[in-house]
Amino acid sequence: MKRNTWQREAVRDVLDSGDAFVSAQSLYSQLRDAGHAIGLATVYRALADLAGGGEADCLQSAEGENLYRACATGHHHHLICRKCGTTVEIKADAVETWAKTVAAEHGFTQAEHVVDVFGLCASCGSALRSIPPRQ
Amino acid sequence: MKRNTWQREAVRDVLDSGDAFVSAQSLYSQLRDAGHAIGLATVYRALADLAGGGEADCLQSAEGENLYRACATGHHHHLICRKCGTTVEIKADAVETWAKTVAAEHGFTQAEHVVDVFGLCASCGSALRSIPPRQ
DNA sequence: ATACTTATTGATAACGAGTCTCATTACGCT
DNA sequence: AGCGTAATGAGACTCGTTATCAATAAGTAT
Repeated sequence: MKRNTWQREAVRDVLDSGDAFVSAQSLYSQLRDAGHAIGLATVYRALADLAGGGEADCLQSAEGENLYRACATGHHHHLICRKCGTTVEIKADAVETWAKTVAAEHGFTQAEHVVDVFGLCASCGSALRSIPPRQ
Repeated sequence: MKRNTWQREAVRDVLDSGDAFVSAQSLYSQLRDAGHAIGLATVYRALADLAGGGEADCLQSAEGENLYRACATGHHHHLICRKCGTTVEIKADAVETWAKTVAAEHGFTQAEHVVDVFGLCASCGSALRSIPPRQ
């Protein structure tokens, strides 16, 4: 039987309180700093449960860290600020059908897809107006 | 000054000889098994160089491992078999413009995007015909 | 061909994210 | 309140990757 503990609630609360992707480690630090004596393993377990239950989205940062974010709605994609992590959910039916089509054209079945757009959000972008884009 | 060593060549050769994404670790094993006394660190360095120089593509597996694959052409995406790793390169101008548009609509600048499609290739798919799809 | 400079190598230590273990705790039911 | 057991948490552990640094060898000059 699934039980409700204050630890799970705490993790859920942190996720719900922000619209940016957070790593398990940083979420753990936040809770610790806030005075909650939660364990790291518990944070990982809670996040995995939330992601598995569809209450959170999970994506990998460029550094290979798993990042989580609250989300109740169905399948969608993300537009993520690579500076502050702020995220906008995107519905893109065109991309869904494109992915399915392109897979079928090459004989692939059971297609899933990873589609995320990274950039600088309006505020982070304007803060860097004088600095030339990297690369 | 950049120097040419047999180690770098060996790594490049392995990449060029296959059309599937490979991990640094497995590439290292392959070379070792083939009798080349190469060091693991060197493999990582060579792969990072190739990826940085545009000679290889890099993506992260679901387990967080970095996978590499030879590629000379410009920007493109991948259709990857999640069983055998076989990969097809995809050009998708529609997705490029979509990503740029969606970013602009939300005030995002310097947009990059991650677009990959995973599935089962024709041969892996037919091998599993009797087994129901997972999930 | 020989000497020399320094980029590259490689064994190994270090690091970091994430998982596993297992004794302890505490949720939810009766 | 009492009980069964899911959940917790400290720490050991795994594993991919990076850093260290002395030894090696590629490319150039002599």
